[in-house]
Amino acid sequence: MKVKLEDVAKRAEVSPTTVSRVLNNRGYISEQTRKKVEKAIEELNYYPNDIARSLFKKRTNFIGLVLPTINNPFFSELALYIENICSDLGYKVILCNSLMQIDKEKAYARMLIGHQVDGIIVCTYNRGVEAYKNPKLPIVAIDHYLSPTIPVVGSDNYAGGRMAVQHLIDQGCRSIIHINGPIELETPTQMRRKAYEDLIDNPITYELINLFDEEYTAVSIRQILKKHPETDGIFASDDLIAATCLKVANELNIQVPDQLKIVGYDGTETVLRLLPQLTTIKQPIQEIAKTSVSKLMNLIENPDCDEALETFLPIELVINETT
Amino acid sequence: MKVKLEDVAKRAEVSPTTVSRVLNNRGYISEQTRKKVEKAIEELNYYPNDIARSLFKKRTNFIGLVLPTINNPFFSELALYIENICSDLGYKVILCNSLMQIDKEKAYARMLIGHQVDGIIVCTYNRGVEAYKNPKLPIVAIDHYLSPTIPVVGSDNYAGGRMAVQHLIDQGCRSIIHINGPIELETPTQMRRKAYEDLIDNPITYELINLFDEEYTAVSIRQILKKHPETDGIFASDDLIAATCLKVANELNIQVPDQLKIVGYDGTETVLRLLPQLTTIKQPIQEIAKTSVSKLMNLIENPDCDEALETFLPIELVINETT
DNA sequence: GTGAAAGCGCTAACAT
DNA sequence: ATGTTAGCGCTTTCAC
Repeated sequence: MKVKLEDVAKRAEVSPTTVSRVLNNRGYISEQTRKKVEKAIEELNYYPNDIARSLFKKRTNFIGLVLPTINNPFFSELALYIENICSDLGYKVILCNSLMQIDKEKAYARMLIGHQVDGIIVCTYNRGVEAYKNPKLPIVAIDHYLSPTIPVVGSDNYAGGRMAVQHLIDQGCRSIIHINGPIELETPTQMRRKAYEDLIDNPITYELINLFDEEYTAVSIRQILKKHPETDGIFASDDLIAATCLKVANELNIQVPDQLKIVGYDGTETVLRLLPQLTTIKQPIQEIAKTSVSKLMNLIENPDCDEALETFLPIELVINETT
Repeated sequence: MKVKLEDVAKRAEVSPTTVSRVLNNRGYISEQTRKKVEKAIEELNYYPNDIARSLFKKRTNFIGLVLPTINNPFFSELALYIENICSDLGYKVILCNSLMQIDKEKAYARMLIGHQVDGIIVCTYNRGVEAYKNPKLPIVAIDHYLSPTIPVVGSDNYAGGRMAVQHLIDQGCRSIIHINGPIELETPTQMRRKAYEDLIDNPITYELINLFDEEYTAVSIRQILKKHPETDGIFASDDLIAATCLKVANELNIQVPDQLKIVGYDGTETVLRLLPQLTTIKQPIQEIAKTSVSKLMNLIENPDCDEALETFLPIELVINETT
């Protein structure tokens, strides 16, 4: 059997309450009693049971982190920062990879609620998860709209889009195309597309239905480049798409940046390390993490506080050899 | 207040026991009663409280996943698979980024034990975390030795190292150097180094003290290449190091693969997508995840079962343009 | 086939 | 400054 508070109490010859007091630094305890209790804890190698504590306190110090897949440089960098900040604040993070499947996401939502998480940070694109509609549950979304009352945090997608496209124009591109994810997703990242379309006279935007399948992405880009041989600039809505553009251009013997210039979006550490040639719009991932967590904590501490519904953080153009 | 089992019972006009029976499909319930209860659950939008359940059952269905940083293609791919498999088995994953700091890791261990996790998968390099010594707690390690009794899962590092070096030799390299992490880490990945040293007459092995600092890595590699201008082959112990080698070679106008050939290790999806030129040893990450989880589940179900202490899964050479 | 009652390990009134 | 007691929400013997 695991050693429990009662065992510590017996060994220290005090009541369970006293042990609890020592554990939580609450109320008055004489120095002597505290010593005795600490000694017993040490000797018995006692670890307080957080499950019992949570049951009583109705607070678990758990938060759920729901994302499409952690195996993606943007989400893994985000997750690192989020987890780190939470850990410093005494919160634990439950990782959920929805794989863009609505059923999985619903199951995760049920699980998180059942486990009494104190809040959820959601970075997925699935709408229609009823559980998120529960107004009692603190939720913050990153880069997409879940419901009218859930705060959204992200980068300034419109400014980022403009910056990317303007840079291509400044570099002399005349035929710029844009490659993005599914247009029906209700995410502020659609503003990247909007910026492109606002800046270009005859916009040519392509949608990749499945953002996480590289082979499909490569095939699509090959077709696009063959259909539009005049293309001399691509604004890709994320760095992975940009990387595939670069790869396909290499295969087709299109010289980058001489014949074709490419700008991506995200600017994660991983991408900048593996593909240092890539020009991209760098998101303030650490700031996004900080802001999301602090909003969530606010919502948890103060359920009916008014958090700003949308927060867009500044981006930065990182110029490298693909432009 | 949250709706609880008792509320459901009242509404369905049955006892709490009966509701519990319906919830858990245990014992005999008449079809009619079940219907009533299910209706009440539906109407009240009831979610069973897993915390209370766990307290009673002494099983939380939580596992801890401790890694240096999720913001790394190898660990994020591993984490994706591990989380997915666990989720299918009804287990939830608590993410812990130790950042290679022993204090953080100790704090995580305490936290995980306090939270009554059913088991832990550890992929970090820190020894001396006392909490892991608790023989009652099921633990599986990936790619390093934690204690004599904790099973280790990884790729066949020796075979992988041989394959990488032999490939360089076959491609005509005469001056092959090896770049690896700190030599004092007690991990089976040291076998990559051993394979290199077994195959090469005058081995030149460099240690990078901090594997997660790119700037330091780049500076070190620059020095190494300047000191050994005759180098025509590099076996890097992971793909991120290999990527930095490639970058530095580009800066120094060393032609890859003509003047210098590079082989990495890991072969993650992310690296192969962002840096498709890289020749590398591909680890069976999904198999590593499956094996680790299944060993852990075994240990959980059957605390004194004899799991094989070391499992090394087969690797594969992926030849691309850097060799 | 269903219910009453005890208890999982902890905390917080309330008493002393 | 310390102890007694009830109860967090659930499950499970043990009755009926």
